[in-house]
Amino acid sequence: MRKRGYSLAEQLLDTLEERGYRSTSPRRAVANVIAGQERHFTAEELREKLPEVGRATIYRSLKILVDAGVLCRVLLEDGNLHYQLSHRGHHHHLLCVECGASEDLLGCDIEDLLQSVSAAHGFQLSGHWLEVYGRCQSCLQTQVPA
Amino acid sequence: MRKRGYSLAEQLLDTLEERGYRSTSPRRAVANVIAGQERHFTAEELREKLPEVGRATIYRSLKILVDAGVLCRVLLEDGNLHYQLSHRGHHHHLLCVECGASEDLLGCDIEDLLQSVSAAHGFQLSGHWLEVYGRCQSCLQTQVPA
DNA sequence: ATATTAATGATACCTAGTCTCGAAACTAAT
DNA sequence: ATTAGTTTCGAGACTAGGTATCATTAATAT
Ligand SMILES: [Mn+2]
Ligand SMILES: [Mn+2]
Ligand SMILES: [Zn+2]
Ligand SMILES: [Zn+2]
Repeated sequence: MRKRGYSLAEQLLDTLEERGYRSTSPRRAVANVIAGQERHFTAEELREKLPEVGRATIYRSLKILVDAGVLCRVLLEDGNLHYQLSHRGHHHHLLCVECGASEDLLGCDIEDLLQSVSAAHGFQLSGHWLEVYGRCQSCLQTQVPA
Repeated sequence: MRKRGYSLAEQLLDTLEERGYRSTSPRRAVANVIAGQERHFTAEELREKLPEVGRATIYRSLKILVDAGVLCRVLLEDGNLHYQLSHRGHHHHLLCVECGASEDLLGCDIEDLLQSVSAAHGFQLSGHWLEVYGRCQSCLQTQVPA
């Protein structure tokens, strides 16, 4: 949908360069594959699409992209770790256990609630991990047509 | 603190027998170690304390105790999976990143909030995973004495 | 062009498990 | 007590997912 000028892959590489990372051909390859990804993906899936890139490089790239905030980790209900393009900032996901769709959960008041619950226990909140599993709208519709 | 009659280890074994598992000496050994555990522990720590029990048996025992609801899994901030004695029912943990203390989070309204947030997105909630990290009361006190 | 530094990838290694399978142990029925 | 049927055991092979090492190569700065 994006015409010329500034592809998503270019954005990813720019983010790395801003952070002082060199622009190398393995990194360009990784950026291109990730930019074309519709859903969340595993390190292994990425590796299959880039057999010419070394394993260590795949994992290193994922790590720096997560650190840069452009990818986020998503823990599926089966325990498998996936990655997906991230909107900057901390957020959570609604994950469909049926079709794998993932919807971002932004600007809700979960953080506030955790803050107050922690305070009630004398805890100073420093972080949290949350994943929410369920069935998405379209899976509900196609599945319960009666 | 428990006098005679019904030790925690015995409770664990009874839970297994109720579920149709035989009472065997490896299981008794596992139950005894777990019953004496003050904090959450890893499979590996359990293994170190039970060098005579086979590795597969350790993992099998942990799995059935989790399934039975008497142990719960706790994901530490560093990604390591620990186990700890569970009060029955779904609940979450406040985990101190300083001293490792873990406090159960029961009867709060997180579930309700998740329910309504999911509904707002057209999701049918089926489950979630939540861990909360911070500093506990006593760590806060000893650390900021000024 | 040269020097400096960062990045790569082959490979070895590691952690946290799971799988297999013959042997041992438990339980129930005689 | 013996037997038969079933469960459980544990040694060891195997796996997934990831990290450490390190000699070689590539990117950038001068
Ligand atoms: Mn996201
Ligand atoms: Mn708990
Ligand atoms: Zn769906
Ligand atoms: Zn603490």
